[in-house]
Amino acid sequence: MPPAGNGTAGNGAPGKRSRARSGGRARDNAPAQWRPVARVAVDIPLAHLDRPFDYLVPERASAGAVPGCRVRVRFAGQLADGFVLDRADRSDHPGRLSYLERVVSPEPALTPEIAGLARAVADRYAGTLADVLRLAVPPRHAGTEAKPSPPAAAGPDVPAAGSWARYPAGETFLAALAAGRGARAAWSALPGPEWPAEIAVAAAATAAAGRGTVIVVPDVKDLARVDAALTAQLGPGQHVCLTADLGPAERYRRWLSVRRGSVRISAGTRAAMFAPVRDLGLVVLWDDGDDLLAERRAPYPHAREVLALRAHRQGAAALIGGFARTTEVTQLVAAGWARPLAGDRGAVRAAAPRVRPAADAAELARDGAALSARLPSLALRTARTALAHGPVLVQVPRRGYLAAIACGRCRTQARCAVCAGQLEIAGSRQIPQCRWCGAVAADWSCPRCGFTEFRAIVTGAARTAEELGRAFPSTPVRFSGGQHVIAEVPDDPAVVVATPGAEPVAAGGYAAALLLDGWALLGRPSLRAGEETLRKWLNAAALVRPAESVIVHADAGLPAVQALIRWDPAGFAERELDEREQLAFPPAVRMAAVSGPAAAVEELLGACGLPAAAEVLGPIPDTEAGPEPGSEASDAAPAMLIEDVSSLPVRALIRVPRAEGTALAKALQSAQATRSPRKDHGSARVQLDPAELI
DNA sequence: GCAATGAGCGTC
DNA sequence: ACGCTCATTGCT
Repeated sequence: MPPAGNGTAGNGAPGKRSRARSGGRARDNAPAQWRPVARVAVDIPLAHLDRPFDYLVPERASAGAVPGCRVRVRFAGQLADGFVLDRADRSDHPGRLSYLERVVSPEPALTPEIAGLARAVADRYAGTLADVLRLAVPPRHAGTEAKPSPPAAAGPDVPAAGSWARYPAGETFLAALAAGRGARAAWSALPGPEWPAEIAVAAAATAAAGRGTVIVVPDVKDLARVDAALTAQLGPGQHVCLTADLGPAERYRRWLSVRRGSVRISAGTRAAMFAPVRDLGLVVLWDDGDDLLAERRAPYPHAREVLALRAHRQGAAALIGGFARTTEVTQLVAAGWARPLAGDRGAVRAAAPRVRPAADAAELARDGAALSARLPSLALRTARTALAHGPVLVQVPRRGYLAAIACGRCRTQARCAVCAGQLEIAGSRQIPQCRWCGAVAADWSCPRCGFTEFRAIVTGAARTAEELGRAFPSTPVRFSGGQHVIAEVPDDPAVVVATPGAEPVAAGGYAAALLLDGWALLGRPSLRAGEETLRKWLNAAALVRPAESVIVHADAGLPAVQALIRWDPAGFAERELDEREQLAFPPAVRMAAVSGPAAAVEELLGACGLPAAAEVLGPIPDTEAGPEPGSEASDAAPAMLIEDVSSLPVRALIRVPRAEGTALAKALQSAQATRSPRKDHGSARVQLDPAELI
């Protein structure tokens, strides 16, 4: 029971000093009659200041200082932005409280759900609340805020199942949504163009239960399809699309209409994972393996993790997946958090294309040269036949994935002696190999100048497009990738060359697809190479009409190729997760990366009370962080050398069993907090569940 | 004896 | 981070 009167807020009875400092007349600064203390999340990016601070609310600002509103406060003498988290009768702070400098606006921009979520995300990723709030709440736009948002429309009727009927558990899942139950699905979408409509039906079923939906997709191309499907399912005005490329006013207008509850369905790219949808009933994440879903700003939260956290905290349903299946979602299934939602074999057979490999390890080993004549012709013959009745998709790895080679002297591009395809250095081998037929060119010499040394050049999709143009002179060749992404192509015959993720949708499906240079994708030195390659293949192959041909240019014996042929993404992911368990790699374990100058990394690791089971790998020199200094250090003075070494960028990995993940994050978070006031050795960056490990 | 310069701590 | 505090030092 707090004592009555204005002096109840800690020792915060306003002294003459604070009255004078706040600038107003003394009368203006009487503390509010009702709950005179505001708990404020101040926008200070320092780990050791990551907690609420109490301020006195002036009586005149009391009505506006609602929980969630933006305020300006004086902090350490400086003006800082903040959000009011709460109003309270009194403070535990033993010192004198300052007044709020200003209530920026009474709009409760930070909802209780998002405030709690942001705290949980910060804790999960060993980051600060301020960093997460900057990702979660868009900048204010005063003019937009002044305008009212339109009233909410009534919820729609329970929708028909539509193409969800193809999934044995589809109707059950929709019924759970319509009943407001928090069903959580690991979705293996059937190949084809139906997935946006399926998301729209799920959102409509959730809306029928009077609850809202957050939908996150990797890029604007996917978002356009979901947008169209939502409009088709629910009519206009029932949803908004949130993307980074809207102007500040439009972005804030749409975001406000979600926050104010006048729109119940929010679809968007990564940042929309924090959309403050009212009465959250469903979170949807499409293609959760796409690396665009990992936030690039501290504390680097991943949309899958944030949405799963939201669903969990709100008792909402979840629909997470795509054509591919990630090991992370497989982990959620293994943990019993989500249930698989997939078509049965018959439905898969009816929807999937026919996948054939264009290379076979045994054949390659037996006679590379003989095979070489057949291989390009299989791909080209398939394309030629298919072009008679529609467009053909050609997927080519992005520029930079392939290191093609040219003569070291005259720069003539090196070509295969057998089939004249481009030679490249694939994977870690230093022997040039043909991109088309795989023949090894051990004794290469330049056909123009006879030089026997070669140099690497970068090649990619644009060059392939040129070459295909020559192979099909009467057919239009279109290119999608990089800065020129095409969303959709018509049903007319065309060769459509695209980089992974930039494949246009064909209006009536592709007549065939060629997945080129598979070994370049599979040979990448990454833990995820197999999983990631299969995901890219499945996403391209899913655009092909049922039962039409997909030619994959990789060794048929590889598990990823087999999984594509059998259209079994979940089986592949399960085996992959088993392997990660054997090797103690994520997501079977939790990992954190600590990087920065060697001394800072050492100090952080030393200050960190790691869980007993934690295993520190490294630190090792961090190649990502920048070029190594010159190697002529032998002349340098010893003292200089030591200085250099301690400031060299390094990276350490910390591995713990999954059950210790929370303890790991907590340990790193508090180590940052004790270290952050001093920065004598520079600062170390902490990243939990880093996207790239190797 | 105390003013100028610097590490350390708290920030409501 | 920033500013305020106290300590140390150097000089009147």
